Amino acid sequence: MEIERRSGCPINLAMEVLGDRWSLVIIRDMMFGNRRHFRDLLNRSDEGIASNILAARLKRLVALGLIDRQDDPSHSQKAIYSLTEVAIELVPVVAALGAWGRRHLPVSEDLSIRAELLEKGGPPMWEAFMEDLRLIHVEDPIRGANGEIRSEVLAELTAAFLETRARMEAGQSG
Amino acid sequence: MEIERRSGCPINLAMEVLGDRWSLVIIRDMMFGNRRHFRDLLNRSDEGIASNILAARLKRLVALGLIDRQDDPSHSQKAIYSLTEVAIELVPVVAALGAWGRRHLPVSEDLSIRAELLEKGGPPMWEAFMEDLRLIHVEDPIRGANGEIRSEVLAELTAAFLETRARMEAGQSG
DNA sequence: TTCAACCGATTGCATATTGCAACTGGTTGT
DNA sequence: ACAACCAGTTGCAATATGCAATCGGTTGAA
Repeated sequence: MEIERRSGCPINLAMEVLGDRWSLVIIRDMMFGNRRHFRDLLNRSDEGIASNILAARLKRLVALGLIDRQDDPSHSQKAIYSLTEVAIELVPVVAALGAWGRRHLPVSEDLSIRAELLEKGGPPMWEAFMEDLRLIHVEDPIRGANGEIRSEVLAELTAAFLETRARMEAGQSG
Repeated sequence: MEIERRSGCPINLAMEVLGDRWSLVIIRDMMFGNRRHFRDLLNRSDEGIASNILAARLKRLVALGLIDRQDDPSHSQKAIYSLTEVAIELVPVVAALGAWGRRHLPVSEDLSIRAELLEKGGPPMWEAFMEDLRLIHVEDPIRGANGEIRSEVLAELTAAFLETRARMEAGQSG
């Protein structure tokens, strides 16, 4: 797949690759939720992506080199999707965009706690996160997809998210 | 104008606001090229935006609070578009996205020199740039639109861009 | 006073993308 | 045998985009 290349400006080219409503949302789910299968991305999507759009986006992101697709050896019909180095290096972009969104858009507390931690952690945390993502997605995608590779950063982010959500639910009912 | 709010996730909400092929490109032109009039954005666009799309995007960005529109006192038909604080705080996002694009996409040298300098300058340079943008867009948008307010950062970025382009043209013909 | 250049858009029309719901052919575990 | 699950695909309506021509008005110079 080729992009249109309306100009050689990096911002323009980035928007030609990521400038739609879904691509970065899918990458976010793979990155922070470790969603690695089609059905996982489809059914556990907070935003309710449609299956045809998910299929089209995955195909496009594979063609553009942001995502790899391989067969899952545990099930002849399953495919494992993994972030490539190109997509892993979007971590600083996602961190900056999350910080901006958290400040200026109507976010919910549970879904924005990870953005808050990522902003506070700064570049050292981003680097550590990217290093973990390389282990989980590039070096051993199969064990990574199975949740068998431990990431300190991911564990911290996920724990904070679950705690916040639990606290919100407790507050709502009590 | 309201966004759809498919979820309260900051990344999702950011993509609902900026997730199209043109919005961030327009903001980039206002930010780095100080393009403040409709015709200016239309005719000096490297990517060749269509007039109806530009009109629709400007209207939408005004409604979302990323851009202000005011009459130009020097010409009864002219309008001045200015970045608001919300859009000015996209500078770190643009810097991160530019750095990523420069590394992984087929950029041209002249159009990516500013992304390179912005990456090297890091957060201190971004803060200085944002401070200048506040003077040019928020505090005195009319003199700002006329190029009467000096920005050290913008001058440095623009000089580097022009030098690179001049060098490329010289190399091409000689 | 005429007139060309310029002002921010709008219109009409063809094509491309998106969203929704139902469905496909096949695999797996019970 | 069979229900649940697998990665998608199909048909169709609604929306968004792209292109070219055009709008009514303003400005500055001859």
